[in-house]
Amino acid sequence: MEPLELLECSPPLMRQPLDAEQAAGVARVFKALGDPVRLRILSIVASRAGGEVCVCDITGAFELSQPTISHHLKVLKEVGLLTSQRRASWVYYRLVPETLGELSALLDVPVTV
Amino acid sequence: MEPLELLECSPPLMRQPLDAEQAAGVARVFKALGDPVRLRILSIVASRAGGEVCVCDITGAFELSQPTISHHLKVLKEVGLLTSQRRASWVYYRLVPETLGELSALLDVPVTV
DNA sequence: TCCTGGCTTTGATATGTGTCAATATAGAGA
DNA sequence: TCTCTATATTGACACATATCAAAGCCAGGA
Repeated sequence: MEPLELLECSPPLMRQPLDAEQAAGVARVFKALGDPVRLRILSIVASRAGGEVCVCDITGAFELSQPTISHHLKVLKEVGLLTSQRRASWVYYRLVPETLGELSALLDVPVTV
Repeated sequence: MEPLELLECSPPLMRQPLDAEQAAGVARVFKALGDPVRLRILSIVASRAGGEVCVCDITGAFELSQPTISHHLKVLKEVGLLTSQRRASWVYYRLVPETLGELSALLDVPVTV
């Protein structure tokens, strides 16, 4: 599964209707965000000072099995929201702010139409 | 199902980890966005000049049954992304820009950490 | 080389969801 | 009242997914 090709130059939703292909790409990422556990994982990584969290830090924050957390991390990684890096015995996860930024821009609709 | 209580004053993801309740509320909306058909419906409504679309306009844009479109509209309405209004025989849907704005703010993470 | 700890993958299962056909409802007009 | 058109709801089904237990993999240390 490829690391995701979002919209080249994120046109906000208002510009013009998304075609099927664009919608499919964006929907993958939103679907990944559509789970409470994954949202919390993402916010844990995002709010961590160093920008980096090891899996054990995340596992400790939930009452879920470690394989379940691993599964969610994989989903977030596959859609390009996180990256991972192994150092010694530990695996560290980081945000991909560009992906979040594109989604944010996509949803950035002026309140006063 | 209530029309959604998003975060009172949307703290971006970076500020601090979301608690379980916050995450559940936000995840509902992202889950609604996590379907290609719903994303396209939303972009059709958003990009329409008058800001208003009747169901027949949407149905015509897809090769899906009318009940399926109706189902997706209901989902988008339940999470507070759309509102509807009946006039004569037709039902018109509109964006709720505030909801989109909150999500956008939530994902608005600075690219340079 | 063998253990041990950290993480991932696999397999199984229960629950959720996107879709359609059929049916229901609501309003307009005859 | 009856009919017709536009939309919503219901029921059923195939497929996706969140979760766990068990097994596998990888790196360090003894």
